[in-house]
Amino acid sequence: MLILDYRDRRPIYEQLVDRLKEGILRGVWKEEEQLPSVRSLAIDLSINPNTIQRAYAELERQGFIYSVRGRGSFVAGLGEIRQSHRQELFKKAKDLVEEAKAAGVTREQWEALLAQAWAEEEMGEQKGGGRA
Amino acid sequence: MLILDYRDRRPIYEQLVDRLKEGILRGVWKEEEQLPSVRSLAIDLSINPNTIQRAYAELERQGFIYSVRGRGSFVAGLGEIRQSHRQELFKKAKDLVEEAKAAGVTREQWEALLAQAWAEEEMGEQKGGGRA
Amino acid sequence: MLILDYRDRRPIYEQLVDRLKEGILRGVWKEEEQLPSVRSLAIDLSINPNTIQRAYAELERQGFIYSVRGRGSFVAGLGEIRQSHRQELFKKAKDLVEEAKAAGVTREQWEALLAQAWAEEEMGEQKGGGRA
Amino acid sequence: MLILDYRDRRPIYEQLVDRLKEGILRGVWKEEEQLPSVRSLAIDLSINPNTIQRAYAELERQGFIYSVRGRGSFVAGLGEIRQSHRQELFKKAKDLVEEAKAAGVTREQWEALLAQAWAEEEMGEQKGGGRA
DNA sequence: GTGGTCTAGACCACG
DNA sequence: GTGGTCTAGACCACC
Repeated sequence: MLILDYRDRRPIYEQLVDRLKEGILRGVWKEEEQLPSVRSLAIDLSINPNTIQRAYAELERQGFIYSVRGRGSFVAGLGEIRQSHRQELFKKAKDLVEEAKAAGVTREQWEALLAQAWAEEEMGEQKGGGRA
Repeated sequence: MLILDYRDRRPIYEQLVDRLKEGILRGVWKEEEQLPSVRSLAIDLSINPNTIQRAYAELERQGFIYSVRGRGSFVAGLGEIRQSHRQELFKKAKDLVEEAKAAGVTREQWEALLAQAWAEEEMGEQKGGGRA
Repeated sequence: MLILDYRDRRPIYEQLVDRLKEGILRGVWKEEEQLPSVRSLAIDLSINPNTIQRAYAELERQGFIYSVRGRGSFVAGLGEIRQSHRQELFKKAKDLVEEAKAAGVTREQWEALLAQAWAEEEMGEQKGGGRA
Repeated sequence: MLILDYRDRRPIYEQLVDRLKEGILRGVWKEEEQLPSVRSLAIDLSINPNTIQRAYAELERQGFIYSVRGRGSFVAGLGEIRQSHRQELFKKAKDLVEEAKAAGVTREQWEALLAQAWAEEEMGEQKGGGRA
């Protein structure tokens, strides 16, 4: 399920965080469900357990999961997760709007741009499926 | 004018590139105007000339400025700059759309989000004027 | 394998970029193969690691290689490389045509010139094999 | 007649050399004709006389002109100039052929490429005239 | 170990 | 004076 791209410039643990967040938001792992253990996942992906550990720690910091010593890691409450993630997206959107305005983009141009971006994403999905 | 954030994880030269791009797009430096010299800016910001050099080199590569050995660095033609910058914005918008979709955001929710982002930006501008 | 010419006016990092591109296009390094590390190559060529770093960064920008922090630098997909390189060649050819025209060379003379250049290259190859 | 491009990355004196060579090869200055003096040309182009001096010195080194102390600079014999320039072009063409072969370009592809380059140059001339 | 960033200080080419 | 390159050596993040 979890695919890593070694050609991606971002560190492995960060890719892992993103994939797991995506999975949780999409419901691949349900609320309160136990995630694979650090060791087993490390073997599965044949990467260093430290890297998994780091990803889990980051997810816990962001409130997506919680870990219980000696028992494992579990998906946190989906309601709160969703909400906090929307806020994150919203912040990014605002940053982008800010940048666009600074560049002199009008509201009309901006909406046209986004409509096109959404449409192209749609097509990309039909072609390739997931991301590169 | 140029403020650097040393607590920011991003490299200094990258922050510098962004600030200068922003300034150019906002018209702080006019077309064909000479930018501060590598050395003087280095002293001004009390950072190494190499770091400025790197930022200027990147800006030149992206077509925002051009540098002439022995004469200085100058702002390039704004028309071309604007166009290439639009493409960059478009790419960022697509990435954000991708992330939103991965998080299960519907098209309606997405548009509501963006409309709100644009509106809040509008208000922020009326209140505070510029930004840091 | 990699020979640098210190009497050449071009910067070392640029020579390095060219040699490495040539090597990749000739298949000296295969697709996805790991290149020598920044540090080891620096020692090998007895030049500063920064200079290697710069060459690798440029190669990455041009899509010939990709580098992963903590893992190393690797040759990118040859298909894409070949295509972008063709475009580069085309640009150079156009520049040469422009120069020839400025010098009053006619189309017939130009084609004769090129035919001869190709033929001589052919012979050089049969004689000497590779090049420096 | 002599137009300099301050946005060009190449040094002024080098641009000057190229423009003068082009002019001589095109017959703008005839064989044995006297070129403008260093001082007058410097004033004309409002650049440093040193720069003109340097360009003339380079042209003399390449055999395009000869200078007589106290009298001025004169265009050399066109026959020899033309021949040496063809050889220079030929060398560049060979280098390009070499690079193309290294990249796996076949003779057919090569000829198609050059035909296209010539054609595009033709069109460019009709549109814009000189160079950027 | 790997790549990436930064500093300090030097030298060069150009005008 | 300007930008551009290179070296030496340091520190960081990542694995």
